Amino acid sequence: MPAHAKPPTAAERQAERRRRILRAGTQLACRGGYEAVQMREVAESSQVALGTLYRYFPSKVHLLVAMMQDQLERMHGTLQRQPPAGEGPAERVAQTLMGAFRALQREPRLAEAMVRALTFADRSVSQEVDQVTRLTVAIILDAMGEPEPAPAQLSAVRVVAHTWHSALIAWLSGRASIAQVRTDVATACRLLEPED
Amino acid sequence: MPAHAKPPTAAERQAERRRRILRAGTQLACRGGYEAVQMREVAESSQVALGTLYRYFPSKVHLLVAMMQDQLERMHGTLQRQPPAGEGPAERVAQTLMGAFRALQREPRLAEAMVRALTFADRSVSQEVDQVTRLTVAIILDAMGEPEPAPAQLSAVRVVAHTWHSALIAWLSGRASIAQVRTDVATACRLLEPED
DNA sequence: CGCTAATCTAGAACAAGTTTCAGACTTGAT
DNA sequence: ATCAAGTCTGAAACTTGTTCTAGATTAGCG
Repeated sequence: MPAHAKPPTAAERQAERRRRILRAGTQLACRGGYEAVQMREVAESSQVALGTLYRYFPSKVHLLVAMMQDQLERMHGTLQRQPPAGEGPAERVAQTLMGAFRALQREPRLAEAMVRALTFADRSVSQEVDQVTRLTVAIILDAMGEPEPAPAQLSAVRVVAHTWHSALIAWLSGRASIAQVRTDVATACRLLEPED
Repeated sequence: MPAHAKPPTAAERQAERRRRILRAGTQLACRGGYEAVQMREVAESSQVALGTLYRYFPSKVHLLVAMMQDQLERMHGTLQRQPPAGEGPAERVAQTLMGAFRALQREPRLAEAMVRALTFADRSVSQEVDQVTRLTVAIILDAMGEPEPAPAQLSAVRVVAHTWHSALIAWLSGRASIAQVRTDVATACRLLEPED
């Protein structure tokens, strides 16, 4: 190897490990969903000892929620570069969420793994879950184009976020059709119109 | 024992076993929530072999979802005897759901166990989860006093149900206050007003 | 350099959900 | 009454998330 390739610092190697773990988890989830993300496999596949994996992510749920954070951040970035073009806030948000839904549809097992972890998470993960909630709310507020929402609007945004998550779960479990997801998201988005 | 006490038939003994299992599961859940409902303990506490428990409920999630069905049916019965008295459908539904919320608050660990199982359930439980969804929808429709809802109304009802479940989870995980639950349920219920 | 604390590894061990098995006990049909 | 099928029991075994241990490696620092 070339001599000028400076050896990576410890922090770099740790960041690299973290990335490898997230990637391995994502690949396993893409293949077989929640149950296929087995900690031993994640460890082996990311070339890290089991104990190290648990140092980085204190539980399987933590790992999967971190994966979801990752995905949402990526999605948020993409959306900020391509803001939705729609009539009012309701339509823009509905468009955005259905776009996100289509993106998740491409890897349904991955989506299943992440969303199930998210709703299964107990108090020990509440901080990370909260972060995911905030990201979702941020995405919706961006789509609305509302920099300073009133409390009543924030409540409406939360309802939309709840609806999106629940509809996603129902679809992933085969209990709702895509049409139903679209309908319910659109229904919830009606709350975002500033009519009252 | 008195001679006239006829011996219970097989079906009766099975129904009795099922009841015992549900009761044992409920007691354990009341004490320690989801993780305290351990299948071995449930089996021992309901005087049934582990294999028998698994014959009645093929998984822990099935058991907990059945417990939720049980609770909802009871609640539905109670509500039908005491219909809510409110202005419009939105207010009546909001009242009803907040009443249900208060009922669940009395046994927060039980609620946590049941709701977490509900959202964690995978496809193998979809039939039972669907039944819970239908019960929730039925409760909401009853509160609305709407015997023949239009499709658009059904979508609004689903949004309300989603919101209620999600808000409940958020509260149980310590990520939302009761005030926030109340606000969000009320917000979602606005969709039930037949204004458009 | 040499020390100390932190990190990583390999692997065993533990916990709880789930499955399996052999045997005993019903039940229902013939 | 008897046979076949189904059910229940007790216990062991298996799986996978999680924890623990002992030793090797590394990083930061005087």
